[in-house]
Amino acid sequence: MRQAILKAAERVFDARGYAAATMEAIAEAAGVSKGSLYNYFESKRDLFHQLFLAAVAGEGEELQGQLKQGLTPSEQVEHLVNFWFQRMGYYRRIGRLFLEFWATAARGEQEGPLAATLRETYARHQQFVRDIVADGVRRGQFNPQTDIQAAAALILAILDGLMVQSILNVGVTVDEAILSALKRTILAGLQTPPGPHLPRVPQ
Amino acid sequence: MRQAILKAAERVFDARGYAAATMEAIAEAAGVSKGSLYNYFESKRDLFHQLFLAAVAGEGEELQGQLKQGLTPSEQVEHLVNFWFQRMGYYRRIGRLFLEFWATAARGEQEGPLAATLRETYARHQQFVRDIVADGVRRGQFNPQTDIQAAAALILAILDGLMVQSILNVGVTVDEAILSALKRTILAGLQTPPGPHLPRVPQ
Amino acid sequence: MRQAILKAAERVFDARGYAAATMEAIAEAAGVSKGSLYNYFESKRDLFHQLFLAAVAGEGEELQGQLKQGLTPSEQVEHLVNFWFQRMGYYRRIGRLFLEFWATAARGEQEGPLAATLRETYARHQQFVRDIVADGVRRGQFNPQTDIQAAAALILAILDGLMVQSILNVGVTVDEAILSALKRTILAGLQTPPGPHLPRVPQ
Amino acid sequence: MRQAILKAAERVFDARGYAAATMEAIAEAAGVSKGSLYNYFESKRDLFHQLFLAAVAGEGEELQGQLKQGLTPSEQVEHLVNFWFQRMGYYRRIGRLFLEFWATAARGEQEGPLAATLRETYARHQQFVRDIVADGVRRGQFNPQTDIQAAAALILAILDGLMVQSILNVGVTVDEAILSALKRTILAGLQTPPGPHLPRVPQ
DNA sequence: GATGAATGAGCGTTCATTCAT
DNA sequence: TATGAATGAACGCTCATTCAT
Repeated sequence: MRQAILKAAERVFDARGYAAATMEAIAEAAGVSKGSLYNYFESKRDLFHQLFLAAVAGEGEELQGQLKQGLTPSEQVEHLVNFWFQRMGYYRRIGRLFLEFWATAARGEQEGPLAATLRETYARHQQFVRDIVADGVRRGQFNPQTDIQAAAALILAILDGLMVQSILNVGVTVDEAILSALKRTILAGLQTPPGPHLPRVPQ
Repeated sequence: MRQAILKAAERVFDARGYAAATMEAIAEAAGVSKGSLYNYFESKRDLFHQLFLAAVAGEGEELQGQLKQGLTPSEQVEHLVNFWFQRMGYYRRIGRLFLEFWATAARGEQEGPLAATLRETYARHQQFVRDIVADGVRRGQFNPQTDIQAAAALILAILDGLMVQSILNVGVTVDEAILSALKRTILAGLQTPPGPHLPRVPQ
Repeated sequence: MRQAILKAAERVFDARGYAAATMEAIAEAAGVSKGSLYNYFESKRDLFHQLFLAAVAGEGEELQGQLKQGLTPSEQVEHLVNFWFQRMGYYRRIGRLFLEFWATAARGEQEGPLAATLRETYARHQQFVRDIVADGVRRGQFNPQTDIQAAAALILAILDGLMVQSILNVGVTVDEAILSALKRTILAGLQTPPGPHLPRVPQ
Repeated sequence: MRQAILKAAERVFDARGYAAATMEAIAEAAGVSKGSLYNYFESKRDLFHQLFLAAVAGEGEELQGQLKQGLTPSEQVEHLVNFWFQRMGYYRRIGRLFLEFWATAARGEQEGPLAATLRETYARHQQFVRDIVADGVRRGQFNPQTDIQAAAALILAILDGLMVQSILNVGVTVDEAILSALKRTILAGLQTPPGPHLPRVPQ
């Protein structure tokens, strides 16, 4: 029943937004009584939080599993992007919800566990990408002067940005063309020497 | 007085979020009565919408003004990034509000004019970046096989992603190091031939 | 098990008050399930009622037993007071509950059996005191013109009033000093001729 | 309007008790909307508290005014009793409410301002009675060995007890007979030497 | 235009009670 | 008999909006 409620909550929250979603609507969507909601979740906010937790649960393991398989760093980057792309379909479904979650969490510590969960999730993602970049640098495949922290932040920023565009449905479809440009851009960034970053192309 | 209300609304909305912000709090912050709000804005939602409109108004002109000054495409990209960086301070202040706005707007057509405003704004940004990229390609500075649409989307995605990271305060500070990596990455992506995008670095 | 529930209910009702006490808290305190409560008591109200019944049960017999032992009326009054004093410790524990019970019962007939139980209990107390006073008058120890009904009401009023003060914790500790003044006052009232009730003390 | 709400609240609270009284019922009884209640009172509890405050307001002054008029201590006691008797009619109306208030307040400090208000009110009453008794002792009209604190507590206990009986409607009507016995008893208690408190009446 | 008292629909949450197991 | 998940009616409270002044 907990699962049924989570499913229903995902639909209702996503369709209406956190504030506009009512516990009654969620209960109705789940086919249970309003009171039953509180047998499984402490409050509306808790339900929202659990929803996020369920969504990111396993994501880390899934990521780890996919990548640590004797790939070269460049291939790992490619896999990372592919993985993200593949999740995009799912994120498109609940992405608005995440956006709202973020906006809520960004409200600061006063929001309690939500903000913490967000930061933990983000930190895990960052660590993951940092590992890939550091590996590439160590193995001499990426530019040795790469600022690992900055590079990881940038890569995540690109991926997040694309997800946001996709979610917001602002006219951008994340297709193969973009994916390809994305991979090339990331790798170019990692492999290009930081030197004079405007290499003159013969005009 | 309209201005005073908008200023106050910006503060209150940002501090509490759309749903938690009350018309009373806004009225109090603006130093007017609750009833007066309705002499200038039709509803809470309208006030929110006008706020967004005011925030993005002039942004386009500002952007245009800064860039069309005989710069090379590469320099234009640099300027674009600098401009974004510079706005980041402002966005950090009202960014959460934008995030919430987006989440709301993403709810679709039912939200009425907000979604339309968001899409228009985004389209303008995209057009602007496309122009720069197209110019670079035309002038032979960027790779001639560049998918202009994809490249523009990617660049905006990076910028948006960084803004989101900055807003969410997830541990990333957008500093000179990131800025530098950002410029190099974008330009590298625009200048690297799409060919075999995994040039072997001698190991 | 019924006993365990009553014990637990006494604690919970007293600690939180009737309305704030929940069946769940009582069940937990009793170490049984919520549903089991309803195997022994029809409803929350019934449980409350049975609790009161159990508290006053035997009180009458106890009182009777203590007093009918060839004491003089004055001694009987003393014993009555002592008995009350001695019960005060117990009443302090569940007194708030009684107060609430009274307030509820005083709501009138709509409350059903509670009001009846209260009145019966009170009538028994009154009868008991009346017997003592009547005995004292008959035996010539108390003023022959004593209004027995009024005297009994007065004595009970004093005892109840002290209990209320004690329960309410208004800064009065019912100690030996008060007890002594209490006995003297009651007896003085019973023994003083009703005549000019302002005997001039030489000034 | 505040007054209308207080009036209505007095009726509804008294008729149903604190917990069973609903804000909706109070609003309806006052002929206003539910929301309006909250323009004048912060919460249901606050409304209840203000009701008590309004009831005891002026009581102290009224008492003072009535008594400090060159009366002898005995006459002052008589006046005190008469004053109480006279208020009884009013108390009978809202007495159940007071009882409930007390029961609630007795729940302790957690109840916040209610408990404090009760204690303050009680302390004022006690001080008032103590003054009368002390005055009587000083002027030699009452027994010089009187324990003033105990005597005052006792007098208040009697008055409170009678009020409770009256409120609870337990079959006692506080009439002239009781009033007379009451005055005689109190004065007898104050004037009788504490010595052997069982003076033998010739049998 | 400016006010703010009044409104009332609506929400999150509680909890006594039921009943299938 | 014992359980505890499920129920659903009911409540306190909020707040966007209105409108008489």
